[in-house]
Amino acid sequence: MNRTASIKDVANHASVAVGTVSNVLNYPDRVSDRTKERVLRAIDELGFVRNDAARQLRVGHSRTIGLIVLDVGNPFFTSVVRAAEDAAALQGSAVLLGDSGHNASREANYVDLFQEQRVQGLLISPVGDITDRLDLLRERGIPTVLVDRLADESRFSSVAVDDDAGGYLAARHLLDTGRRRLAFVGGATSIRQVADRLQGARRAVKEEPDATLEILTAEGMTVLAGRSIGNELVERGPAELPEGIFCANDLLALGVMQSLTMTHTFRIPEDVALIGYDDIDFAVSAVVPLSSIRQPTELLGRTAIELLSEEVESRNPVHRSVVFTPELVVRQSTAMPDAG
Amino acid sequence: MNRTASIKDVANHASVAVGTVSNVLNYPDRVSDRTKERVLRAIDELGFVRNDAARQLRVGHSRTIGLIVLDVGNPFFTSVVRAAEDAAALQGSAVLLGDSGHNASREANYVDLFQEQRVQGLLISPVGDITDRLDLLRERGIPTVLVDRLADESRFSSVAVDDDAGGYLAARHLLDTGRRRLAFVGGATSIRQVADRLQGARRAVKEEPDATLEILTAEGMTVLAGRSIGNELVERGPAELPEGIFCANDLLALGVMQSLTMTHTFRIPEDVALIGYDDIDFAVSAVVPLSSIRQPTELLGRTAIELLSEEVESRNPVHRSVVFTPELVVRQSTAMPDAG
DNA sequence: TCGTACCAATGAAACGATTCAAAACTTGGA
DNA sequence: TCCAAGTTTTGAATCGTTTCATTGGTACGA
Repeated sequence: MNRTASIKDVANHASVAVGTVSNVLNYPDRVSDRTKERVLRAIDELGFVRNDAARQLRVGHSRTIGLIVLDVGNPFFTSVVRAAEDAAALQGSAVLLGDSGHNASREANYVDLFQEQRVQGLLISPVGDITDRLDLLRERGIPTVLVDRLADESRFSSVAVDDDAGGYLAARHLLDTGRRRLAFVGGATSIRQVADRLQGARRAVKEEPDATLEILTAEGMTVLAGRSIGNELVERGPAELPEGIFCANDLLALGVMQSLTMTHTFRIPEDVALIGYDDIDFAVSAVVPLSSIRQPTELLGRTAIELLSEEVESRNPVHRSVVFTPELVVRQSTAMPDAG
Repeated sequence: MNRTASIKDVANHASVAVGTVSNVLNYPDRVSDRTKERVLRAIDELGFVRNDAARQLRVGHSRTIGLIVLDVGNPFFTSVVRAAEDAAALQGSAVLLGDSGHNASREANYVDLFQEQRVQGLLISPVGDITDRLDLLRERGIPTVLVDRLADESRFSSVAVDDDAGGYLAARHLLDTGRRRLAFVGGATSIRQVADRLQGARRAVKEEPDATLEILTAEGMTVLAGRSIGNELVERGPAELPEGIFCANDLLALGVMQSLTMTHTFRIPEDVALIGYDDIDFAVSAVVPLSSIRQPTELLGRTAIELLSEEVESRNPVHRSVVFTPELVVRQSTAMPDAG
């Protein structure tokens, strides 16, 4: 066999018209059982596979959805991607994945590519401000939903997680378990997530008159940065040590934990409680299992697809912004110190 | 503007023939500067974006490559994917990514999808044995390259990493740094990778008459599994403790490290040397930075694309199997014990 | 026997690009 | 001025679907 079989070949082979073959594929009810069977056999014998390009050309749009994330290596996005793929599959669409790697020009390339492909819609976690570009896209019939970024509802739908609420949750938990002198460990507050989580933590601390919050700024959001903050803490006397530490992500928290446990000067959670953010896989298998704030990534991905479908289906769409509240995951690192 | 502009609209707007617009897009040299400029302006003014489905229908194949991996969450695959995307972009192709999640039916769905899309070729890390299916694909003009799996060269090209060599490298390194009583910690040997790495380690140990290799089987390949193996080791007396431990992956090694450092009975690397496999991000930031075996994932992805291109271009392709040798990454966890 | 519904099957037109033989220009030399 | 050779431009044909107005059949009641 040389060329791949077309619908016309199938029609000949089954002695029916091409329209009939198309009906078997798309509207099986319109076709009598006898001919349906014949057509299906022909399809099987010729190994026919529908040419999606031709289909798409005719119907005007594809069955794919473009998804551009900042970093596929980041477990947060990996999880969002997977949920989006599953949700899309349920409604018969496939997801084209693009990784911008925090790079605006890679991002632009993917937007171009997806536009050439005439994707049904676009899910994007934008690098910079490309909302103008996205407005243009929508005018040309490609709606967009922003992921992990709040949007002006007059322009776009979006899904995001409430980092302020997450920060509040973490600090409130430390307070609820009896800690009063708290510390926040984060990277630069120019990172929106860091600023929001800190703001939430502050809000919780303000609720307790006798509670304090010290702010420690790490160089980056890595294990190593956390470790060096941890080392600084160890060098203080026990009286100076905070009773509860909230780190802006789990990597920082794991670094702090390494310092504290390695030196064996302080015990977690008896002397210091420690809580992170993101609930990465490693949190549960840390030396002292790490309490953390879990972001509802599956929900994020699923909802993003839903919002996009709404926009695809209605032609004068109402944009919606959905904000999810993260969830507290309590583990040993913040266990209540034994009474007495 | 209602409908998205077609090449015909551009032609009208610039007062040229459709063929000329197409030439501007695909063979700019054939067009005079004056008309080229006019056409480009028209494209700009109308916001024209080429419809890839129409192009593809006409030329008969797409500019995309399908890539199906076992698990996008796994850093090994994430890295391969990224390298493949970059390599594909360089040659003007885009990668469609599918995540089979070790599930044969999801895998089959993606194969179907990619076949409908008429991808140029397929890169796949197969779940089960679908080589028969892939033979069919090739007959229909879609060549396949297997990733991370050796293939019968008479049927497919493939890229893989030599796990036996990696195991040898790890064990040899422990021997070279003076350790003699070695232990291998792995999951079930039914996992090919575990079996191969063990085999390589055995090969190295046989080279030293006075060296021994003890085999410890963990329940899974996780941090927790490693920790419980570590706890068993700690309970032994110091005389029974191996001098060097090779874990079949970094997660196991990190677990073992937790047990050993937590109890403070033994020191790494002075009392026990420890080496893992995969060189995940966490290896470098472990309490004691972990030596490991790094797999050349970027090379794997890039080469997979190259082999695929070869198959796409030549019509009676010679299949090639490329096997890469992994690389030893030495860190503190296997440092030479201070002389004396 | 005819007319009316209803259901199935037909096949030409359309989607938007690329291709390529043919037509229309240029240019330069005689 | 004309011709030849080279360069640009043209536009009809084509790719493989889906769509839909039309045709062909069948069943039933009058």
